[in-house]
Amino acid sequence: MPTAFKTQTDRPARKSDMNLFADFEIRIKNALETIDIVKEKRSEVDFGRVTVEPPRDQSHGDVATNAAMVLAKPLGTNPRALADVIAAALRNDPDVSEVSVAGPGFINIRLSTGYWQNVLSSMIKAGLSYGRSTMGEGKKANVEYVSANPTGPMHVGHCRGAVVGDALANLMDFAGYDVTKEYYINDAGSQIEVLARSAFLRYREALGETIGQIPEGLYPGDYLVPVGEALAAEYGSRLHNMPEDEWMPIVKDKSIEMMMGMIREDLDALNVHHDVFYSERTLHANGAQSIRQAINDLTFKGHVYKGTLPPPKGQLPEDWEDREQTLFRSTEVGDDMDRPLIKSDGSYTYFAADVAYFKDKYDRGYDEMIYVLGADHGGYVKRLEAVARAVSGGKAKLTVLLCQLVKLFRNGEPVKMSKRSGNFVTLREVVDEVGRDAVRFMMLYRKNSEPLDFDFAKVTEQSSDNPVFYVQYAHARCASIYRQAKEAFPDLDTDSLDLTAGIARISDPNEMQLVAKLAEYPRIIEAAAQAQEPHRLAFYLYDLARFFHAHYDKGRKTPELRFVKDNDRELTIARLGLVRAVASVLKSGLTITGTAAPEEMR
RNA sequence: GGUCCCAUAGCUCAGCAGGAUAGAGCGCAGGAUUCCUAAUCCUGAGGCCGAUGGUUCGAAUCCAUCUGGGAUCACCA
Repeated sequence: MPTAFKTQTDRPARKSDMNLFADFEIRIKNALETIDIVKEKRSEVDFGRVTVEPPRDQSHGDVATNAAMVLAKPLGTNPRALADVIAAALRNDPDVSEVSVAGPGFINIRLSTGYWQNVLSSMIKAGLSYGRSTMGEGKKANVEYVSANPTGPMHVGHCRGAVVGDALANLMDFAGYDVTKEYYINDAGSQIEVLARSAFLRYREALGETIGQIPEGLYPGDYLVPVGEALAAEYGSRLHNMPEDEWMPIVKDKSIEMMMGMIREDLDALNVHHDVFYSERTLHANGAQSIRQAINDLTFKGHVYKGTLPPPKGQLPEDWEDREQTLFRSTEVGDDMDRPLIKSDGSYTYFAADVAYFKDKYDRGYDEMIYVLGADHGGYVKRLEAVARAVSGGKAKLTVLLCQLVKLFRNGEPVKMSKRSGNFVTLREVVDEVGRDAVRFMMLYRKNSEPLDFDFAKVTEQSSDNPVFYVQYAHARCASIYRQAKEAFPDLDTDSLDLTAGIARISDPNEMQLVAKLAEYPRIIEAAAQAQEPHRLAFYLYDLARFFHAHYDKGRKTPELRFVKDNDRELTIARLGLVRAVASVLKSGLTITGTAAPEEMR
């Protein structure tokens, strides 16, 4: 993950009061302050490296800290000895039932049953807002993703960025950022002219002309047929009699409008919804006022000059000419090469528009700007970072998230795609075939820096192979338990019932394990949001579902552990509270990933 | 050639700002259903964390070099 403008050391304090690890981080640091040798050398030691986390193995305890190992050296003692002292201090905490020192100096803390019951109780009370954090401090964040060219339907390659960007935005929102989901429409430039010409051909077709084969260089896809028909219906043969420079803007507008309509439908099918659609054309409007202003701004700050670029390395393009042009001195702000702002025909480069676009975002007051791009745009990262530095004077926080490419397979065979021939797999086809939830979760069930093989056969035929169903099934099971409870106790009103009243009955170690897993949720949310890695949430949900399924299954062999106890109303209610907590976290997480939390699956 | 990403079990991947005996799914071998949905669970086999150096109490994790794979490389968008 690029971290160009983040200092690694300023780690925001964890703000969720429901994050018990954050809670214990404070308690442990307080305990440290009471220790004599710490007090003696207080000014020399830094608690920054002290971490508090769940132990690798639950048998070690509930909370573990490396405090002794990190602090032993600056305090001039050895880790084990220091650990013993810290452990003694921690034993004073009434919520701590056991403290042990293990391995090289780990301090393992086991929490009292009462503490866990309180945790569970607060989870139930918080419901779907459990895990919500104020870590983002309401900072304005702009997540730009998809931004597919409006020249045709979205293809499967757009899928990953769409899902990752959308989930990340949801995640950051949940973690306390003020998030805007944004789509940059590349509706200026030569590919739009090509689009308009292609649509014009379809228009002539709609008027009854035989157009034959679509000429090389135009878009051949059928999806432009409706555009031609719409133009014919609206304008009759009038456009046909106009010179190109007259029909061109009309056809452009109509084409872009209809293509964006199509793209929005595709996005909707994937459950992706943007707040802002930002048009590149607006930057070029009024004599490219925005772009000129942006360039003026850069010029004023001394980042623009006229000069020549060295010829490209490797194979020299046919039409390469060594000429003077207007350049952005991006090398001074971290780029490998200075970048042209004005083309040989006098118009602005795509990059120039991007400078203006960034400036616009910056002026709109975003603290953080995130670009979700495909790996094929990797070469663009340094350029964007350079823009951010130059425009904001180093103040803007810009992160580029690169999604590696998705390789499509069908029964183990790679699916060939050719954009030119119009022979490509559309996003819609994939969603229709394998389902929205399966697609989304699949895209999230991988680190975004890792390439992804997407096999239709694997995702559809063996649908249970897709982790989303496993997680959804866990949620459906929770609902099923409620249905079951209603059968056992027909008068039970599970909606208005206080599920926390009998919480003291939740004490079995198996149940506590489940509560402990649930208690990790706020921490996962904060860590995933901060690292901007939504896949962590997907893995957590799978993990939680696994714990739940396992616990559920214990009830088969050990009836005492079943959630619904016909002969014990109070215990059933208490356990329904636990089930409610599981269901809430599952639903909350699934919602962030943009997938459904079904009540039943059959 | 430059830049960026990746390399962990037979396969697909996690590994949480360096920590304890490196995990999961699939596949493989075996087992569980008169019982809250078996779309589930349990047990087992399976690893030189690509290679070599370095940093330190401690490295799959950080640094350097190398090997192998992917992306990208003026005026396109």
